[in-house]
Amino acid sequence: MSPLIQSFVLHFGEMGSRWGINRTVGQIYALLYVSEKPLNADEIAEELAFSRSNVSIGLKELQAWRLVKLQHFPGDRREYFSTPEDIWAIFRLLAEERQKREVEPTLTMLRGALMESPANAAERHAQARMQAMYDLIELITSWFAEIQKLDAETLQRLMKLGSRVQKLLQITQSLARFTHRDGGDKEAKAESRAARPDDDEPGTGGNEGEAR
Amino acid sequence: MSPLIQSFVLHFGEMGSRWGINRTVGQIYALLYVSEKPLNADEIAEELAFSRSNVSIGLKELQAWRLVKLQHFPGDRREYFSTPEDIWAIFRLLAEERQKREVEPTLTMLRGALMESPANAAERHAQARMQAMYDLIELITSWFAEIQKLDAETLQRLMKLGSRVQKLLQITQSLARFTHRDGGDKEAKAESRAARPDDDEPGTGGNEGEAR
DNA sequence: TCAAATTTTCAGAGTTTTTTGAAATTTGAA
DNA sequence: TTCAAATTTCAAAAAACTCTGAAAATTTGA
Repeated sequence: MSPLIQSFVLHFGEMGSRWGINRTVGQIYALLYVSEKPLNADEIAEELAFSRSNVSIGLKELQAWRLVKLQHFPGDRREYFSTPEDIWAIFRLLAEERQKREVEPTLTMLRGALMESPANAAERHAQARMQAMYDLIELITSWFAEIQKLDAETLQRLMKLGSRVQKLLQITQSLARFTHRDGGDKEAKAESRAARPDDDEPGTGGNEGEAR
Repeated sequence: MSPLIQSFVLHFGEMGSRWGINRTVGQIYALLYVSEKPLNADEIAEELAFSRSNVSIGLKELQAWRLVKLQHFPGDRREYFSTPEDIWAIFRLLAEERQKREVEPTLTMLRGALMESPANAAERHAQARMQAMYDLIELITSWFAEIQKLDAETLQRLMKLGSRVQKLLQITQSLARFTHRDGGDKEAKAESRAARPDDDEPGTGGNEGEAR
């Protein structure tokens, strides 16, 4: 393998470990990502000097993550693997899987904990903290899901806009205020409060957030 | 420890492993997060039934991530640890550290690989793929950095807006088009191209993106 | 149906990471 | 400066994870 590709592959092997993905899986994915054509398991094992069985397990894992596409060629019984060509599609896939595997279970656990009635001050405080975490995760992930719906072009434009989006928001706010006198201001206040759940006075009676 | 807090702590221990953070560190952080008051190392070791030395190592790691605050109480030599109260601040800290530890090194590796002149078709293709990845990471992280500059309230408003932001963008676009006839359209086209770098025709001569 | 090609499984060897207890070091007050 | 409290270091035990080779299972075409 050329040093160019090798350094890429090795880097993703290392990075994989930091992300709870093992080295083999990281390297296989990196190799497929830069490969010109789909590869079969033997080719991967050969290139990366891993045992055939290790590659088999790695590919299964990648399939479970929906990160590789499987295809066949006429007159060849072996399975060939490749990655999606559109890197946005890859990013989306990764985000969806992490949502399913990490975010959802966390939200479920938090919901469960928030259902309990607190037995003492410590539990009351813990629940307030959990509510803040729940709200943040909910906000970010549902926003992210919304954003995903946008077509690539709009998304691109939004990103290029960066923090200048603030100006845009100010415009709508003025517009809203103009249209129906007080509505805008009221809403802004309520949201600002939700954003920083820790300005709860401690000992006030915890778990004040909306029940879920 | 109450079952309520226990389930939270155990969950974060598990989740930690999936994120390349070890169980001890995950549990310590979770405990500090829900704790009413700062805790010292002995209290943590006691609550979580870890050895004192393990807690010491875990706390060092959390300090390296800037995720815990250290404080002292008068007349007590021990160090007490707590997490920031504002969960947005925690989120920001985490994002900054991951940027530094994972994103930056990846960008550096990619830049290095993109500097090389490709020796053959395979390398040319690999570089085109790496360029696409580089562009995506750059776009997302620089946008994220921009967004971070917004105050909590604006950010909140943006998130609540969700995909309705599209309408807002359409307004600015029409405005731009109105103000100086063709400018808006041209820009939109260029951006759309950058957004999906894989519509590069393969074999055209790779590495077409702007050199970095 | 068979048999060749291919993929998957799995026990166990190998490796890495985590955790511990004991010892060493650091710290702050007297 | 000394001393005891507090923290850190470190070698090694324990646990977790990775990887392999051999064998089993599956698939496909004749």
